[in-house]
Amino acid sequence: MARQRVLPPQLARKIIDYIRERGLESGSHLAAQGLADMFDVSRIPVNTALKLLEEQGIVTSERNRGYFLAQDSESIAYTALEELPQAFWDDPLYYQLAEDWLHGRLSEKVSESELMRLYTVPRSRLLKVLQHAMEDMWVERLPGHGWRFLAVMISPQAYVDGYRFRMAIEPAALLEPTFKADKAALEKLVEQQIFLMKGGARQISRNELFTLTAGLHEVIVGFSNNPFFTEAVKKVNRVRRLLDFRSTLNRDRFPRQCREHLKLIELIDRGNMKTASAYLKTHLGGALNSKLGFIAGGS
Amino acid sequence: MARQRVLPPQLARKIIDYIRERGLESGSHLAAQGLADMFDVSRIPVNTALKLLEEQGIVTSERNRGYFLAQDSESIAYTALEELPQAFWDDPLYYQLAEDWLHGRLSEKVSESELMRLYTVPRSRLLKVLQHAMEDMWVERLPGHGWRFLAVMISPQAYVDGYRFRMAIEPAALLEPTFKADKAALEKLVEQQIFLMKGGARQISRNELFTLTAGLHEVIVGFSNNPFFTEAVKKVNRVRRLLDFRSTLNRDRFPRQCREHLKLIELIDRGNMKTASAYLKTHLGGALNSKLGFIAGGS
DNA sequence: TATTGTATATTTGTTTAATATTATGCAATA
DNA sequence: TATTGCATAATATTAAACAAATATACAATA
Repeated sequence: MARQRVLPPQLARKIIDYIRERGLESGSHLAAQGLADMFDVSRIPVNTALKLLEEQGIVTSERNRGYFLAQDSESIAYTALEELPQAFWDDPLYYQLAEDWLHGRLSEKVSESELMRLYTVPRSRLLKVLQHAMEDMWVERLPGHGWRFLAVMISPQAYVDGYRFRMAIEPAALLEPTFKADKAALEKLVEQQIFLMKGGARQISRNELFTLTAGLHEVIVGFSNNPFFTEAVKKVNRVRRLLDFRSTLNRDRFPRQCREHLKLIELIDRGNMKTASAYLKTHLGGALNSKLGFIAGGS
Repeated sequence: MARQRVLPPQLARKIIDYIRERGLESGSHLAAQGLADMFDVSRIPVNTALKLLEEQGIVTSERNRGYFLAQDSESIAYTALEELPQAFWDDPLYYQLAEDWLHGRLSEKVSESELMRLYTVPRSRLLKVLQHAMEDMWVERLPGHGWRFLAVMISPQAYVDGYRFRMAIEPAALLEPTFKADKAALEKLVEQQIFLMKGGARQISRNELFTLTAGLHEVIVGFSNNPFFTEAVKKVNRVRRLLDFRSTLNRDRFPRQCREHLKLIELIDRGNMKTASAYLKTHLGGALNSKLGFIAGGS
């Protein structure tokens, strides 16, 4: 049985990111060897990824010379990423399972076999999804046979809990003695926020949108150089992605959110950490309040 | 091939815990059905667990009547738990892998097959251990083949990072609006601390000791009713268990630590949350400082 | 009436073998 | 001299089959 190619699509996305970050121009040589080293893989999957990009017209190939960028980095459509085969962590089964559980179409306790029959998926795929859901705290293994769905992480209260948790750790991360902001990374964040503010928020998919905004917080917390903080924020964001998937997205809140993000970045850039920390806490509190007002969105 | 029995030993431990919590007396009937319902399994593994306890002389069985406690709960030796077959999460391979990596006996990047050959274990067991190590943030999957060991979580800095993280979330958990202390659980914690203070800290194994002290913090944070806080603390503690495994344990610090824990419990019991939160932060800061003074221990 | 004992059914962990994917070494090329 | 192209080797995923553990149903017992 053919097994789903998962690595090349992922690499294709990484390559596009890399091209954008470097702002490469049309005609730039994309050395397979260099990319392979950069992404900790061999040239084989890199070449497969480049072939995918060639199909999209983003790169061209020349015999014995390799691949070359076919257009300037700015002109690569933001939708290009979505044309690529989905990577695993976006397995639709994950979301379908969550939906079915929420709508009472599944009993609290289920066996793996039941789920396999219900969705007619191989065990391997189901187990990955269940594992993922377990990490996201809405499914747990029973000690013996079977799994149990938990309501807690899919309830509206989970929104609040997530924000309360972020309000505890994100501002604290800014005050860590090991905190050190990377200027280049900050600059990149500024560019992204400006892009979103200038209408980009209406162009890209909600999934990409979430990735960008959640990514901002992850990058900033990452500056703390404390992996406990970084991983904790990533975990909250995985759950938030699930919750957001279910709510309608109010893109009108974005301009204000972007302004607040830019202000935050400025404070961090100046090294004004106490102020930045307090500002971040207020920012999160405000986002929580607008969520509570049943206005969906993200921060 | 025989698969290792993992559930019955786990259940045996849970049954002993249950007996201790209820303070059951010799002769009490241990209904297999009730235990099965309580632990979300069927009677089969419960009966196997009870047979294990019978071999230890902790329970006796009567034809057609089931199992009965053979001694008062207080007289069950604390070492009884250690006689039982180890549950999986204590797989020695996990610690051996960590040791070997720390001592430079493994290269940074390894393939699963290499490790399988090196330790001559089946892939299933290896994968569980690697998965575990990945959750504990000292191993990561490479995008293609192989795994990479990370130095960061095994370095001395990880101690500090862990405490800094706990100082951010544990005091905050006490201030959550959803915080609600369970009187019975608090009372149980008090008993445990008194037991430890009165010399118990010298009787039980270091593993049990760690479980008790870490458990105290997990229970208290659990009162926040916010699963993000609870899970985050559990995660830090898993890493701490690994770090503690390598250091010598200074049991002399325990009396003071227990006094501080009792004070903290008292403040929580009184509902004096602001003071309790501040006290907890100081307590953690003090524990961090004594760690930094290369005095091993736990809090 | 709840619990145990026992037989039967179901589920899941494990292993094996097949196969797609990834890694590597070396000659050819720019 | 670094990179590509290609052949070979190593690796890891998958499915299928088997066996052990767990769940369930029902009669027997206290």
